[in-house]
Amino acid sequence: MLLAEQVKIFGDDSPFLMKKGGLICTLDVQYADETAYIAADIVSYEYGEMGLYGLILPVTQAYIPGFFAFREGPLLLHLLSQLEAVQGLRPRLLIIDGHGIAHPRKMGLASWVGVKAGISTIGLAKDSLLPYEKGKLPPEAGSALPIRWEEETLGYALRTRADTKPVFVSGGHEISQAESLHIISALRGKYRIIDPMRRADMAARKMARERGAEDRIDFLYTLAY
DNA sequence: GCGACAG
DNA sequence: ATCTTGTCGC
Repeated sequence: MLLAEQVKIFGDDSPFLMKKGGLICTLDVQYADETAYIAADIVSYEYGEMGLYGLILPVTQAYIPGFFAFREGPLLLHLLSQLEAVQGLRPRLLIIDGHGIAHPRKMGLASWVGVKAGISTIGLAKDSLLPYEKGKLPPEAGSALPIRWEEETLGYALRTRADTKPVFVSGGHEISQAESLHIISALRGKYRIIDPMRRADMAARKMARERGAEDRIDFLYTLAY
């Protein structure tokens, strides 16, 4: 079966899967030359920040717009397997820097990783690949506007901060659009980028900045906040 | 064919 | 994503 046919987006009337808790893992990758620096931020609704992990891997695929999943997807799967093998962590939900089904082929990075790993995912991007009605999004923080495509809501433009460009939220796999929007909105903080993604971003940048000859490839680092 | 195009 | 200075605002 085609990968795109395996993507499952729940209806907005389905029960929220995060109601019983579980871990949310937010992922971000930085690239320097042919090396990828991946960071994973773990939080739980009950206890908040649970940990920050890092992994360094060689990059093998070029970036092709629209096919981002082939470059970054395998790297994220690698981190997930290490997270489980080394730390015994199996997140219930992934927040991924890219799109879910708000994608020209309904197959963004978050959907790709969700299907491959068999886990719920949300795509969270800084730019949209699909058109949306910019002028209809109120300037207030928290406002959202559906991104519609052929009679279907594929995601939302979400204003995470007043008078600032929105971010783009879309269900990736095994989650509803409503819950995707609800969770990202609940994680809103002081900045446009939600705190978990900011921590992952900063951690990955720090690894890339402080890289050295003694760096261990494919070793799961435990990072400090 | 031409340009635009998540990270 | 990355290459890069100053500048405005909280």
